[in-house]
Amino acid sequence: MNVMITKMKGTYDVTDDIGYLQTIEKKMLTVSKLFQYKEIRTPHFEATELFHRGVGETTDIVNKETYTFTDRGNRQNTLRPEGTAGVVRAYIENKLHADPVTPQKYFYQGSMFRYERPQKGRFREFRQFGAEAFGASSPEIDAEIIAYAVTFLRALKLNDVTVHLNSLGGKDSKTAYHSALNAHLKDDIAALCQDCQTRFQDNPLRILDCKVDAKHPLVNSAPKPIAYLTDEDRTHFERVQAALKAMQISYTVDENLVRGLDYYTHTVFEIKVSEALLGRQNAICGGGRYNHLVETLGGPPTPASGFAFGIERLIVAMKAANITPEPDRLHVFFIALGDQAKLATLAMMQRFRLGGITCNTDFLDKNIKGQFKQSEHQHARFVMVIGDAEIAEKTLEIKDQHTGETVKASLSKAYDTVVKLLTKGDVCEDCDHQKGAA
RNA sequence: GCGGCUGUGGCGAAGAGGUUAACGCACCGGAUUGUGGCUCCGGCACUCGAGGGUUCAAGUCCCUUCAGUCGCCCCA
Repeated sequence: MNVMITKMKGTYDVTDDIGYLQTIEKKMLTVSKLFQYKEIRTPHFEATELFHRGVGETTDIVNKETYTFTDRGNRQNTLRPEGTAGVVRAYIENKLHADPVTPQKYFYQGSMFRYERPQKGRFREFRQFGAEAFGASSPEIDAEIIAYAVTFLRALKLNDVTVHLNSLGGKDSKTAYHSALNAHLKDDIAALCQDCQTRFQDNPLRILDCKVDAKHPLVNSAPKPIAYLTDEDRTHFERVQAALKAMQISYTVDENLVRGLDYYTHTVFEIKVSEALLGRQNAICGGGRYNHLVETLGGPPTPASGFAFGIERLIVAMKAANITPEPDRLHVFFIALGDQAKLATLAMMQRFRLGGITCNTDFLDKNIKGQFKQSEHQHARFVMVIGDAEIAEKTLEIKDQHTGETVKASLSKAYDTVVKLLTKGDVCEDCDHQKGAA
């Protein structure tokens, strides 16, 4: 045998877990429709410059986690590390701001790439489900974004979640806050951990949610962004909360919540599941308002708000919460004995399949025992044996593997009989089978 | 980028220098050429993540490397 080539570090093949992904995608589509967000698909790679300008030069994501390469035409490409920058680019490039429908609401789903050390719920190629609403500065759209995210989780039956909410304010509030924070920290910054000293230079906001210094008096006594909101920004934040209350979306204000990406303004939020479910990487969704990004990337001044879910973390959380996807059901397994019977079986299966009944048979010329074993492996609800005798008598037995009962039927009535048995039972509730389909 | 733990068949897992690498589950074949699921019999790792070293002898010791996992940084 030749030497096996294995998957790249931090990637994974979806095999047994495909049901989780399909369930998530299904709920994503139905909830997005309810909230009237349209799907948008953008490229997996973009000009490197897009992420430098969009996500921020100083962020770790851009600094040390991007997959960047020069193509044969000497262009600088980067595999997208997040979804917003690309969607914003597409929004501008396709002049979607000129569309009469306002605000423009989109969701996206797909792989993102970050070069980092894999751990629980974190991969180098990972998937996100995200949404963006362009062109509305109202607090109500922030609240809708949060409601959308929460409704999606509810559809997945993931209820043990907490919405953490905070506001950073607009430009004026942020400037005022930054100087206050700087003044508070600058004399005693040496008392904090090494990371915080670095953060003080790059991104002082992050000192607020440092885990090492969380209980340090200097951090605890640090001013909070909320205290520096202008009246207008404070009103915005209050209206977000009023809207959430009106929709009965529970949340907690977390004054220390800041976000890692540079572009956020005003409302920021994270949705976390309990650490018991996910470990330390327990944020499954992050988002907020970004009022200047569209402009930064060359579009017209456009307020926007959005969120992003980490699909892998969602799956880990679902498993931990004992949420299982709908099984893929096999209705009938045909056991064919002999060449003539095989042809008859193929004919029957085609009839059944066109009628919406899932079925399968043996393709390896196994003996009857082997075929019965396959029917078990495939969890078939019904087993039918077709051999010379059945063909001669034009009758067969339909064996219900759940109950062990057998029903006799003529070959020509077998389909109707199975449909009758299925629709009175519970098997078909999740396979979309309808009587007389196709 | 940094740290802890781990790496034996499809899966779980013995083995801690000495001939042919336990065992369980799963799987395959047969007893049983038309009805399986029980039982019995048989099969299933030229090889212990990879490479190198020590030794008469290495799955077992040493080094390197790769991968997985958990955590840090950061993020979803």
